[in-house]
Amino acid sequence: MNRETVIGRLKEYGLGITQPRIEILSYLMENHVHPTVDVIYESLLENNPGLSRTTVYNTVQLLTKCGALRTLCIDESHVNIDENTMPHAHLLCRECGRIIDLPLKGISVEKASHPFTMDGNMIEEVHQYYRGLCQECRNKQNK
Amino acid sequence: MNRETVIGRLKEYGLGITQPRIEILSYLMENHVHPTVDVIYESLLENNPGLSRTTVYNTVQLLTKCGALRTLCIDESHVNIDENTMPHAHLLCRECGRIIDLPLKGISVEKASHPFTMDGNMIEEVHQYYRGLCQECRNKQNK
DNA sequence: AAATAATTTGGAACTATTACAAATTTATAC
DNA sequence: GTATAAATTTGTAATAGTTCCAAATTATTT
Ligand SMILES: [Mn+2]
Ligand SMILES: [Mn+2]
Ligand SMILES: [Zn+2]
Ligand SMILES: [Zn+2]
Repeated sequence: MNRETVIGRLKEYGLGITQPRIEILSYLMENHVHPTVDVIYESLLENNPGLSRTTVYNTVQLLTKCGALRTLCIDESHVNIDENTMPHAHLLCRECGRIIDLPLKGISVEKASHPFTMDGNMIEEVHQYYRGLCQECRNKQNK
Repeated sequence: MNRETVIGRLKEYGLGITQPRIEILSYLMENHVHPTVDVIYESLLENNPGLSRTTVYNTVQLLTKCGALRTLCIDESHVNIDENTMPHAHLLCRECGRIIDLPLKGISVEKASHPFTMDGNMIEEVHQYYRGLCQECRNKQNK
């Protein structure tokens, strides 16, 4: 991912420009795979010896807080990071473990993008996820 | 909750009848509050000295596996237990921390109750949750 | 009641995440 | 560009939810 693009993104959110932040955001913008913090850390470690796991945690938290990322709560053992902040649904495949993007159901993307009221409650975040078997794994099993 | 009813429920699922299981399931059938394992444990401890936290974990896992309970993944720091196995949505209020039941959106309860296919994927569990402010907390804030 | 099987217990282990103080890097002022 | 101040990173320790496991207990079968 273009270094200038990533720096621009950090500036958009009024964040300081640092090497670890560039690396982490860069990774997320290139790899759309809902990685865990540890996956990000291990992946970056090769080219960034000395990177701290804590920095990845801090940075992910920072980027989430300012709305540049979303954290997914699907697998109870850990959080997954999503760089796509447009509202959408997810499928966690019990076979391959992947988290696959799916369209939102029953609510428009526009509506889900901003707070709205529902039965007197103020809804600020919409999350939809499924568990099951992804198409690929289904095909493999039926072979 | 009637002891016989609870024992009946355990038998339905082909599970052994034991004191801890009766206590735990009983608690869940009376208190519809999406408790954490720790809340269940602490609540039961008063009248059940010697109860082990591990037993609560084991029992919740067992009951979930056989479909008598659902575990919710909304708050990333812990799991919440839901005794209501009918598919429905949830709101986690950022103010009071409660998890409130809401109707499912965009998919019927009947359809969500059994596996179905969607874009070639096999969907086995449907989860919908929101984060925001519950009605009560909104009213308090506007006072 | 004895034997067997299932369950519970409690303490240790595991693991994702957070806290924190010292070291380093980045931004600002000159 | 250098000095200074501010922000960030690092590494280690602490925290907390959950799982593991072997010994003890309880439930079931004979
Ligand atoms: Mn996604
Ligand atoms: Mn519920
Ligand atoms: Zn799969
Ligand atoms: Zn509330």
